[in-house]
Amino acid sequence: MIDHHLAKLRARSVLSREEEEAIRSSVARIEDYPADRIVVPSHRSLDHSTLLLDGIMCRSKALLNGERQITELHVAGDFADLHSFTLKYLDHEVLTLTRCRAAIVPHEALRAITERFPGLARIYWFATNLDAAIQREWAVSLGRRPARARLAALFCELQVRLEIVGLTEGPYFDLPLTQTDLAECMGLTNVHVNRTLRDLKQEGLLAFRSGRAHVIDRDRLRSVAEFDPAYLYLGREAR
Amino acid sequence: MIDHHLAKLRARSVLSREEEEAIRSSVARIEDYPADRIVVPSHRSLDHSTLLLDGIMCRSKALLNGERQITELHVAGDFADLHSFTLKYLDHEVLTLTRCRAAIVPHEALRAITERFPGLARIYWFATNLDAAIQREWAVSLGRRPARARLAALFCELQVRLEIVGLTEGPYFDLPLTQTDLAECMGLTNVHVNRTLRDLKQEGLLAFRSGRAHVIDRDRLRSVAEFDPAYLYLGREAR
DNA sequence: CGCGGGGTTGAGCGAATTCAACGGATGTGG
DNA sequence: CCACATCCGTTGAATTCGCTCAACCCCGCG
Repeated sequence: MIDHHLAKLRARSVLSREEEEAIRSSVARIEDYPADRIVVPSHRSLDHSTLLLDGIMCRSKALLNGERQITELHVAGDFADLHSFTLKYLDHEVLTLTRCRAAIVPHEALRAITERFPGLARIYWFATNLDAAIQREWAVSLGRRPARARLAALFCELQVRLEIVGLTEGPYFDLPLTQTDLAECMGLTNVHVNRTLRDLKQEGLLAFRSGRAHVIDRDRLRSVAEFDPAYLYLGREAR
Repeated sequence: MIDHHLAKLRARSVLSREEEEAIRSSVARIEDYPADRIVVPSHRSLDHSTLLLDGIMCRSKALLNGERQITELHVAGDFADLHSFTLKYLDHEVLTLTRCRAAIVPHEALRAITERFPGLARIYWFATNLDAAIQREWAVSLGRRPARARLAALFCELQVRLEIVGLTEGPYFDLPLTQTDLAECMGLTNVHVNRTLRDLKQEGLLAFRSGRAHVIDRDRLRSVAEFDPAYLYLGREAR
């Protein structure tokens, strides 16, 4: 059920038997959502967090002209809004980009397990800081990388994040997003994403078609993106 | 000494006498730094966090060609690297943009006070989530706002953040940054920042000269930026 | 007095956008 | 089963916002 989540935590921390059990028992219920559904509205008081089990969600902020910026993608195993535990309401929306299944974890349960297990408190605090690290790397893409490198960086990141939770098959992984979704992540237009993906394919770096990605040449793709996975905090990177 | 910090915390939470005392006693020492000094190197194991008392620091990530993206600015009262408490090392550098004074808080002291005072744990967890919220708003600027709105949003944010800690004088505040610093925050070139600031001044919105900002027309500046301070979590915004 | 950092301005360029059209796939209702 | 609508992807042409390159200014400072 929440195995993807446990895999994600175990990729960065040691988890005791009791802690694992506490996490399992904190799930109040399971929810299903269709694609393009707002899961967590912005500026609304919240009393639970949403642990994504299957599908892809995102955090997004809208502008008045209808454009929006996606600030992070969430895959199976991620809490989409763990930060609502301390923030009480969110400054952005959380919405589904595909059909999704999620576990609902009441803030009351989070409070209980983080007080009983200080180690879990640290682990979940860490998890929200990891989200922030991902957002920083996206800021680098948005602010300084040309379109090619932006998309390259995004696919490099997703490959690693999906690999951790066992959702890649070698260089292939499912990513059922539209080109417009990718554009809203990386601050581009869908038209330019289309052309840039064509270029990346022609160069033999990356193929993305009908919701499936193929990292053809990982080393060169990473080089284009200047991708360094240290920001994903998988351990052993501190010097 | 750390009054700016206490003011920042009190703008979002209630702080007991004992908690305040615990915070005060967690400071190990005070450090001074010249401008353009790396305070926290990236990818290096850390055992303390840095509470900025005076001056301006930033978080920045460098690219191979020498360009860099500043992902957040820090002012008096901010922890520049509180997230290092859980992350152990950072994916970015923290450096001074001006001369700075800072309080060094050992992670050991943070561990002690957050275990003794669960409320402080929540407050500091919140603080790192607030940093993430600021980074999200910057992502919106970087990805979707044109240069004018980017700079407008930045100055709107800084006015609020400085006001909280008592560092504004009405519509005026000191911001001893260069136009190149602003460019590195907002993903622009110093040349374009220069022209955009000129435009903002000519429109009677904002004047920025020799390290001092004057928000001439706050309402119109906020309107240009589509600035909504809710993301700064000053309370009473949840609906 | 020369030097360097920061600011300012102009000219030309280029990456990405806008606008528009079209194709393929999918779904739906008559 | 076909007509039609919709969504997503694709491509071309024209445009534009911001960049690059370069020159010059001002001012504080050694």
